[in-house]
Amino acid sequence: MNDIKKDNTEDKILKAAKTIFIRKGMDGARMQEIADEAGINKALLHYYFRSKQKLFEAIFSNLLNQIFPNISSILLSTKPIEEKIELFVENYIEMLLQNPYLPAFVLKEINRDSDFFENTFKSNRIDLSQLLLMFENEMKAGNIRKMNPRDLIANLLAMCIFPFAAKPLLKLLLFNDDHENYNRFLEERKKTITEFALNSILPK
Amino acid sequence: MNDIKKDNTEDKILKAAKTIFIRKGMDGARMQEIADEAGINKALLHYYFRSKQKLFEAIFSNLLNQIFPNISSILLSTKPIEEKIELFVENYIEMLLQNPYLPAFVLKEINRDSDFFENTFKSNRIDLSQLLLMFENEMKAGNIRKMNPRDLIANLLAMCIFPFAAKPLLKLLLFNDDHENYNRFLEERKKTITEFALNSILPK
DNA sequence: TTTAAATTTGACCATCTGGTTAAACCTTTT
DNA sequence: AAAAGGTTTAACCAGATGGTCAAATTTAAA
Repeated sequence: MNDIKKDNTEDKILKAAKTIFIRKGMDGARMQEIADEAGINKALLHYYFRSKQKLFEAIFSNLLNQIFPNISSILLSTKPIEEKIELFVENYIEMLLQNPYLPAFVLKEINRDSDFFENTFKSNRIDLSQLLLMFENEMKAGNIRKMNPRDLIANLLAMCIFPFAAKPLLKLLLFNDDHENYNRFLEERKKTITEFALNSILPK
Repeated sequence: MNDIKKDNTEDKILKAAKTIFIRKGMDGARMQEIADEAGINKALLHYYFRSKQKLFEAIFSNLLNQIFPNISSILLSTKPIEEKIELFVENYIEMLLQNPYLPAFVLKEINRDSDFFENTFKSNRIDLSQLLLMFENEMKAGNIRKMNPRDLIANLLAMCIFPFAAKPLLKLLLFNDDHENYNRFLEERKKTITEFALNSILPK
């Protein structure tokens, strides 16, 4: 009975702030713009959240917590490695298709204020050591060729995320600015990234 | 005798602006900061370049022109495909090691004002069609397996650029924030990216 | 040397923006 | 119904910032 009060101003603010912050970033977003998006007075933002910084922290921290756990769970399942990677890539690309602004936003913000990012990140206790271990075990078992597992993680993330973060550039370079074509390309990458990676890491 | 006049204020401004813009981005950079970096009065910036926008355009346009041509030239040489890819990756990573702020800066700016980016980009006439053709020919000749050459280009760029653009994140995730270790990782990727890609695309 | 033109500067302006405050309004309690 | 507490608003403020301008200074031309 606390969730569905009436219009719940706080939630309206959070939703509006998320929209605006992701689209414009911390620097580019205006408090007035967020207020307009939420359909409220600007002073109300400061009533519920003390400052722009605090409001941003709420959004950003929540976002980090939301993204990472879902991802590693797939890779830590007991399925065969081919399937784990296939499912991971499919899920990740699908999530990015639903949140196309996310990559550029996150990259922008982690580079803007590294200290702030490190703090919010560390306090959210995200940990990839299990993931590294899993890949090492797959290598020992001879299921995939030996390599630095960090390279494998970096490559998978890179191939998934980069085409979204660099969309304006790649769309122009590879598809002459054809929006439809580029989105189809992104959709197809669920398959092509998996192929590319498995071709590289599966023993011959 | 036009290049080495005296201190050449215009060059000092361009150099300072490049430094500040790449580090802070268009939004984050202050004209005063650029003036300080150049060791001149703020009004002089407006004397040489009419506005912040114009100054930024000069920097950004020049940067785009500088980056792309060097890159495709290697891939368009007549060397065998393994060597072309190896040299490309080595050169690209080396360039990024020399300009570590570049990836985050470019990604930020192409997503900030897409229209402006498209215009400056189109007027610089950068064209990848030869590159696509080259890869298609290598496939037809059976030197590499058949795939969409756009995926190959996207994957190569992604694997090279992403670890620089996402440095604060990956450094924390993969190396517990150890700067030295992460830089070694980046350096080693000259080899590991090449391996990863060739393993995937060379016929078995 | 004098004059004209180009360059450089300090002071200033208009605007934008995050944030504050006192008053108005609504909801709940007594 | 009246008091109290929580919510919302309009008006306002201080600082930052891109940009302008007239005057001063330096350089080049006559």
